[in-house]
Amino acid sequence: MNRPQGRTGRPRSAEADRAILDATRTVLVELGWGKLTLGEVAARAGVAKTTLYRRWAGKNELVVDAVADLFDEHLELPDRGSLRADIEGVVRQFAALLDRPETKTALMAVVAESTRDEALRERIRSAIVDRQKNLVLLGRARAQERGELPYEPDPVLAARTADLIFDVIAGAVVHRTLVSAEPVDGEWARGFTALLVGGLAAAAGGSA
Amino acid sequence: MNRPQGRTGRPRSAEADRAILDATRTVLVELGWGKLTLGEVAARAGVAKTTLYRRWAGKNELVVDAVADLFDEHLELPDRGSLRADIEGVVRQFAALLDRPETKTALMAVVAESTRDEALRERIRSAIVDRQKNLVLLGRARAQERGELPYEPDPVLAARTADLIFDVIAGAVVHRTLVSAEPVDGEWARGFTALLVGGLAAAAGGSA
DNA sequence: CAGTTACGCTACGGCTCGTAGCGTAAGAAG
DNA sequence: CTTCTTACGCTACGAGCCGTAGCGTAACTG
Repeated sequence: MNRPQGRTGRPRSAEADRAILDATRTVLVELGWGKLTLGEVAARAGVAKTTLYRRWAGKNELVVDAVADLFDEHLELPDRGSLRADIEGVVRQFAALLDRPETKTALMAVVAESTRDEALRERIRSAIVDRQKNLVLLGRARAQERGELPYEPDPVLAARTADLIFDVIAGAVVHRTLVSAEPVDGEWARGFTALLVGGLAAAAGGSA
Repeated sequence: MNRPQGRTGRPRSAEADRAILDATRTVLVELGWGKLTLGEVAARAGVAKTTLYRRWAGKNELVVDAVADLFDEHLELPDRGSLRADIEGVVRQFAALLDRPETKTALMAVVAESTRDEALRERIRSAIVDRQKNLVLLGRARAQERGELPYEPDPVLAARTADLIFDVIAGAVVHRTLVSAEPVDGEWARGFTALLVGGLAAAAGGSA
């Protein structure tokens, strides 16, 4: 979508895009969400403030894109051999991401704003949330191939369960990190994973 | 603490306190966190802006107190007869609280700010989080009396488990409501509770 | 009564916002 | 190369909010 066919005129500078998003992350680290201003970001990026407004509607959208880059780079799900190991791995990975000052200060802020902005919520979903959810789907598919989890024939029920697991994992890690403000160390990750895997096993055994 | 013994001079108006906190909640509903200004709150409360600044350091502290009142009024844990019913009850109750526009727009915002403000985090903890966590402790104590959960002799381990359960419950509900933006209906509450109770049972059985 | 503290009101400098206007720069089409 | 179109940098602006200071008045205490 960077190449609208009939596009004429001077193209947008991709370098400016990078500089702006980099500057946004830097300012997030140094000043935090609350004191981040578009003027400051523009100055750091070596770009005119108007250029910034031509590409993003405001602070929210800019920060979502800046943070989404981090999720792109640092979320993956290598096969660790078992459901338990896969869950524990993604928990640690997500926790490490949330531990960065850029994401810690920004993620909750844009989510809060999104409760009153449908377009922003959709942007967050497609840029961040859906990528996380895909890890859950991938993890489940692997567990099913290994025989650790049963196949769910009903697609609606399967989707509901995946959503539930996603909310539990992401929610617990976020709450632990941002609200309780305690570290997700190895002990917590193991305990949480044990709880979740135990619940999944109970559900699989109980309903079968 | 409203009656410092040697206190002299004109006392602070309790009515003004109420009016300000009420106005804060009203503005949160109508304008949301982002557009809430202290000037607007003062005007609605029929109070001078300076009066507001004499009592609260800023927007964050004010909103925490305004929201904390709601938690005080709407969080309780009647004995529903079983661990499962108690958990499902608290999940529904917390979800209903998060579904209010005042809390939905404000809670995540102040949590986001608290990542860079230790005093604010402490205020949130004592005014909101600890009250929630007490419900977890109460629910566990009841379940132990009923024989549904084993007594944990090690107090450190017991505290860790309670923290874990708290983060899982609160985190999942928050994530479901604010990030996934899906309702916590009866079906979700049942599914989540089943997952959690199953995990607890597995942990109790596995370690015993 | 005097002493002390809270209140309402006004006013202010400072900062950020988001936009408009203008001249210039960079590709695309002829 | 010329013309067209769009992006860019820069400046300037009104608007809004912030947080504080100053002052006179109100309320309660000893």
